[in-house]
Amino acid sequence: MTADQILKVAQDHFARNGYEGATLSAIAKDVGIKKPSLYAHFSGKEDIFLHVIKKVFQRESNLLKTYLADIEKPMDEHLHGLLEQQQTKFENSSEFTFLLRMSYFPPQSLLEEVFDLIDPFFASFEQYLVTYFDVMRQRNDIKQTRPVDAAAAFLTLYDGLTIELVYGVNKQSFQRRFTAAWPIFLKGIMDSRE
Amino acid sequence: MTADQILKVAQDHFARNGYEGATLSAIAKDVGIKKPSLYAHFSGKEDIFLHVIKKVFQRESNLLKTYLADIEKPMDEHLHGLLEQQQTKFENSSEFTFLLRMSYFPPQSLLEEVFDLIDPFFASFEQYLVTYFDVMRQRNDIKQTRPVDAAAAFLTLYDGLTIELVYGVNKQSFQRRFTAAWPIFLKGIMDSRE
DNA sequence: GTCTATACCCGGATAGAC
DNA sequence: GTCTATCCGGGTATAGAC
Repeated sequence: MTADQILKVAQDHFARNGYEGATLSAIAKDVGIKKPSLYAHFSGKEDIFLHVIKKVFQRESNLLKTYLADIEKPMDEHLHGLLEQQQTKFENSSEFTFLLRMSYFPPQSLLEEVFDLIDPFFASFEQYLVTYFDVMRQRNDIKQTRPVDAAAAFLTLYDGLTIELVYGVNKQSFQRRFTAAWPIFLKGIMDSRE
Repeated sequence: MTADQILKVAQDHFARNGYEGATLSAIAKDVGIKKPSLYAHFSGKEDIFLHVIKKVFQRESNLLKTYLADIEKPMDEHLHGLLEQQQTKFENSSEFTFLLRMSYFPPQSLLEEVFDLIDPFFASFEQYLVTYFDVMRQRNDIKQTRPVDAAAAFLTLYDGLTIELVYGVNKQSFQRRFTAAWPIFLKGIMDSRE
């Protein structure tokens, strides 16, 4: 189907050149059609973009859900792994690069729409985390910290590290922050009382 | 001087409409000249934007420097205040809103250039923090955590909270994360050992 | 219903007269 | 330094062939 082909090619262009940098002419050319033909399948550039980013968010949300459903591994290791894999994915998956780039540098003409996607995404993420920390608390891996607070704090750490991934000049900058912040977070979560 | 007037008007337009949303015609009109006359003062839209953002970063950097030079107040209170004022500034200062908006959603055509401004900004910020934590350690407000790690962790918290400010759906979302993450950070920084 | 051709609009940029 | 006139290139819209 041509529509799928368009989305695939478009995702690639958006990932490499950003929203504004991607031109409909170039996308059409790669698909093997002319620019106006795109309008037979989508109502315009925004429409194409929103279709692409929607799918990508959906896939990422599922990945997180699956990851956090695993409660076998020790909490420390498991959460550490979640943050660590951010870097791996950032370096190896162009889809993930696209996701981050469009999350943190969304096209300004589509701020509202992108927010409407990000909002439920993080809401689910937080929900998975609360559920996860609930189990961890029952298991006594955390004691005093409430699951909702642990989740909120973890998300803050997650955001802070991820933004460094996108902004960081070199790969070491993420590692430096991760190495510094992780033990502090862990220590804080294990016995902070309010 | 006309050039200064242009920058002033432009900052306003960028803050309200974003980079792409701001048009040279509108800026020129507000200044009281015609569009091509702008080119007598600046080489183009990018040039205008970069002049504006440069000044804004410079001012913000100075504010941070001054704030962190004060070592009289208790560390806890002082750092808490630094994070807290992010929200206040975000709500009340259009210049700060501009700063955050352009830091976290920079024009995609200018990613490189904006990065080149942000990089030294955060480098200085980190340096002020290291110096600050050095004093705090001598004063025994922190014990085991190395100043460089405390600084990196604080910056991660700072970023994680700030991004929530920009993205957060409502004002409560920042407060929720702040309330959850702050005691965890504080506890972690006060007695984490490596 | 999918494509091509073509025209329109608008924003950034440039040339050249004054 | 400011203007008028003009160019260029991107997204958008429509007419019409097949």
